[in-house]
Amino acid sequence: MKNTLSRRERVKLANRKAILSAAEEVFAQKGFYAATTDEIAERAEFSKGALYTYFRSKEEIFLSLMREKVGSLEKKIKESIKVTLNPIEGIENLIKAHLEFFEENKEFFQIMASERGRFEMGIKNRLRRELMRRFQSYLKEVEGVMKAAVDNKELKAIDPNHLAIALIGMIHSFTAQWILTGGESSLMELSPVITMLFFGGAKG
Amino acid sequence: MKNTLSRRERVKLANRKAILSAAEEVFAQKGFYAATTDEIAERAEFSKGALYTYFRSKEEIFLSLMREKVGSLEKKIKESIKVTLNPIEGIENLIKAHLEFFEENKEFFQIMASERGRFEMGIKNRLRRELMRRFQSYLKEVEGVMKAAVDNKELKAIDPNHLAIALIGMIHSFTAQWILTGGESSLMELSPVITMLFFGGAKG
Amino acid sequence: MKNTLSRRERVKLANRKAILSAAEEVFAQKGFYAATTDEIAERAEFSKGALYTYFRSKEEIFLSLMREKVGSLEKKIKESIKVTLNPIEGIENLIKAHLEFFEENKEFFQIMASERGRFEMGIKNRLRRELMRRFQSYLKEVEGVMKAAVDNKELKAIDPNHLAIALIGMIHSFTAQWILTGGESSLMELSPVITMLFFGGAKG
Amino acid sequence: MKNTLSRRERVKLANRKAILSAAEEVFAQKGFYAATTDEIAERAEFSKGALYTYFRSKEEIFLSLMREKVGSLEKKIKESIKVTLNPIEGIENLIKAHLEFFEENKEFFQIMASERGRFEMGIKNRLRRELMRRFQSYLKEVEGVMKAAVDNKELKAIDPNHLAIALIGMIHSFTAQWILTGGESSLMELSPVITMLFFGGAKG
DNA sequence: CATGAATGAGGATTCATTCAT
DNA sequence: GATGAATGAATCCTCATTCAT
Repeated sequence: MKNTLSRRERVKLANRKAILSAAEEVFAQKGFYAATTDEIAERAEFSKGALYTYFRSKEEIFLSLMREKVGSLEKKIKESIKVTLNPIEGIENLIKAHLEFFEENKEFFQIMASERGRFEMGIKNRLRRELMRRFQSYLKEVEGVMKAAVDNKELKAIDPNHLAIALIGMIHSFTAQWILTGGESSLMELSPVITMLFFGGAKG
Repeated sequence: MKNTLSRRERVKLANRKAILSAAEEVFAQKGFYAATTDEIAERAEFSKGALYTYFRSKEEIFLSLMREKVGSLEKKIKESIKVTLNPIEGIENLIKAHLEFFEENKEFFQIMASERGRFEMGIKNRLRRELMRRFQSYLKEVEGVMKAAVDNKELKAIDPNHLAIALIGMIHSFTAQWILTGGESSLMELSPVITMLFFGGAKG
Repeated sequence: MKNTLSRRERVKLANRKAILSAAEEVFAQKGFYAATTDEIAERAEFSKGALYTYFRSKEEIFLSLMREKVGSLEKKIKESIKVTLNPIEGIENLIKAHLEFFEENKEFFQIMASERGRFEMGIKNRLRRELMRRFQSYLKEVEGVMKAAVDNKELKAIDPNHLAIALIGMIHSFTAQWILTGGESSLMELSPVITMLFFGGAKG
Repeated sequence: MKNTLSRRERVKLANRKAILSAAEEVFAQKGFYAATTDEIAERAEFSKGALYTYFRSKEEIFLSLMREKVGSLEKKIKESIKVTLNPIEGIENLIKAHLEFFEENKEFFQIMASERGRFEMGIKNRLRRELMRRFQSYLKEVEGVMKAAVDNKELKAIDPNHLAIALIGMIHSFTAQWILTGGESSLMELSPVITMLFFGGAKG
C-alpha cells in the first residue's frame, strides 16, 4: 500500500500525521480561533516554523484535518450500510458505525459539533467548499438508507430527510453527553437504546 | 416589579439590553473569538468604551447573554410543562416550547450549539459556573418530565436521562438543519414530526 | 486654513505628521523592508498599535509619505517655473527649487532614489498607482519648460524629454553626492555650477 | 591564467557564477530584502543549502555580486580611457563604455541604483568596506580624466569632482529612464546626445 | 457617563541559516 | 558535497482593555 514511498516521503507523511493529530487535540479543546500554532507545534514536538513546511496556514491544518476525518466517517458509514441489503439492519449498522467512529474520534466530534455551523464562512476557499460537499454527501448517504427503508415499507412514510435528521440528532446528542460526562464507559453500549428509540419510539 | 427603578437605572438597563442584543447577532455570526468588541459596539450604536461601562469584559458580555437566554429557555420549558398534569401532553408542549423558543432565538441557538462544548473552560469564572449550572438544571427539567411519564407507564421503562438526551438531540438537529437551510418556513411546523417520531418511532 | 478643525482633529493631524516624520527617517536609513514598524513607532513616540490608528499598514505609511513629498516637490517645481515667463530663467529657478527642496528633504531624497525603481511593483494598489502618476506628472512638468525653451530657440533643438532627463540626472547626482559626503555645506551653493554645466556644457 | 585549476575547482567556480547570476536577477527585481534565498536557489537550480557551500550568507552573495560587477565596470572604464591620450576622446569613450556596460548589465544597474545609498550600513563588514572602496576608486577614475582635460584647458576650469558627478548623473539618469521604459531600443544610441549635452550644454 | 485614541500583549507567518541524512 | 526539512528569531498586524478629555 505504501511500499512505493521513499523513506523521506514516509517520514514526511508521518510528520504530517503527527501535526494533524496534535492539531486535533488542540482544536477540540480550544476551538479554531483559540488554538494557537504555538500549542499545536509544541504538542506535535515540532518548531512553529515546521508546521508551515507541511501546511500553508493554520486554516489549512484545520481544513485538512476535517477533510480527512469527514472522509473517514463517510467511508465508514458507506461500508456499514453496504454489508447488508436489509435496510433495517443497515440502519442498525449505521448507528453502530457512528458510535464506533465517534468513540475513536472524540476530538473530531467536538470540533465538528462546534465548528460545523461556520464551515460556510469564507466559501471561496477550495478546502472549505470540499468540506461542505463531503459533509452533505455524508448526510445524503444516511438519507439514502432511510429512503430505501421507507420505500420498502419498513419505515413509516416520513420524509427520509427528516428521518435522517432525527437519527443523526439522537446519535450526536448521546455522543455529546457521553463526552461531557467524561467519556469513560463505552459509547457503543448505547447502540441498543438508540436503535430501540429510533425504531420503536418512547411510548410504552 | 421593576417600577421602582429610577430613570437613570431604566436607561442603564435598556442600554445593557441593546448591547446584549447586538452582541447576540455578532456572536452568532462569528463565534466568540472572531467577534470583536468593535463590531458589537458599532452594531449597538455605542462607543467601544461604553461596553465597559456595562460589562467588565468581552467574556462577561458573552456569558451574560448566555445566562439570560438559557434562563429564558429554562423558564419557558418549565412553564410549558406545568400547564398540564398529563406527562405525555407535557412532553408535547415541551417540544413546541423548544421550537418556538429557537425560532425566536435563532442566534442564541447557533451560539449555544457551537460554544456549549467549551462552557467548562475556565471554570473558576463565576459566570461560567452559573451558566453550566443553569444548563444542567434545564436538562434536569426535561429529565423530570420523562421520569414522570416513565413512572406513569406512559413511556417505556428507559432511563429518563436517555429519553431526555434523545428528545433534545432530535430537537436540536431539526433546528440546526432549519437554520442551515435558511430558516424561512416555520420551525414550529416540524413539531408533529418530532412528536410522532419521539413517541412512536420510525418503524412502520 | 486649519481653523475649522476641532481640537481633536488637529491633534490627529499632528500625530499623523509625527508618524510620517518618524517614518521618513527610518525609511531613509533602512529602506522600506528593513524599516520596522517597531522602530517607526518608537521614534514617533507612539506605541506600535497607534500606527494602525492612523494608517492601515506599513505600506500605507510609506506610500502616504511618498505621496505627500512628491506632491510638495511637484508643487514647488510648478511654482518655481510660473514666477517667470522667460524659459531660461524658469530653468534656473527650477534648479534652485530642486536643490532647496532636497536640502530640506534629505531623507525623502534618499528614499525616492532607492525605491523609485520599485514603485511599479504591486500595481493594483491605489496609492502606488497614484504615486506613479504623480511622479510622471512631475517629470512632465520639467519636460514642459524644456519644450518651451526649445520652441523659443533658447535651447538647442533636442528632445525635451532628453533635456529633462539630463538636468534631473545632474541634480540628483549632485544631491546624492552631497548627502554621501555628510550634507554639511549648503546644497544650494551648487546651483551655479549645475546651471552653468547644463546650459553651457563642460567644454572650455 | 586559470588553467592551473583542477576540475573540482573549475566546477566550484562555475557553480559560484551560476548562483551569482541567479542572484543578480532576483536582487534586481526585488531588491536585497525582498529577494529570498529560496528564489535564488531555485533560479540557480541548486538547493538552498548549496548556496551556503559557496557563500557564507545572503549578504555575502549580494556583496560578492556587487564586487564583481563594480570591478568589471571599473576595469571597463579604465580601459576605455587608456586607449587614447586625448582627454576629450577619453571622455567620449568613457560615456560609451558606461552605456555599453549598463546595457549589458541592466540588473546590476538597478541594484546599484537602489542599494548604493545603503552600502555604508554595517561598515565593519569587510566586503562592504571593499565595495565602498572600489566604488570610490571608480569615481576617482572618472575624476582623473576630467582633471586631465581641465589641466589641458580642454574643459572649463571646474572642479573635476563636479564634472565627474555631472557626467555620471546624466549617464545614470538616461540609463534609469531607458530601463523604466522597457529597455527595448539600444541604450548606446543615446551616447551622442549625452556627449553633446555634457560638452556643449543645452543652450542653443 | 460617553468617547475613541493609545496601549501592548499575543498570534500568524516568513525566511536566513543550520544540519542530519 | 548536496539536499531540503527543521529551526526560531523577527516582523506585521489585531484587538481587548484602559484612560484622558
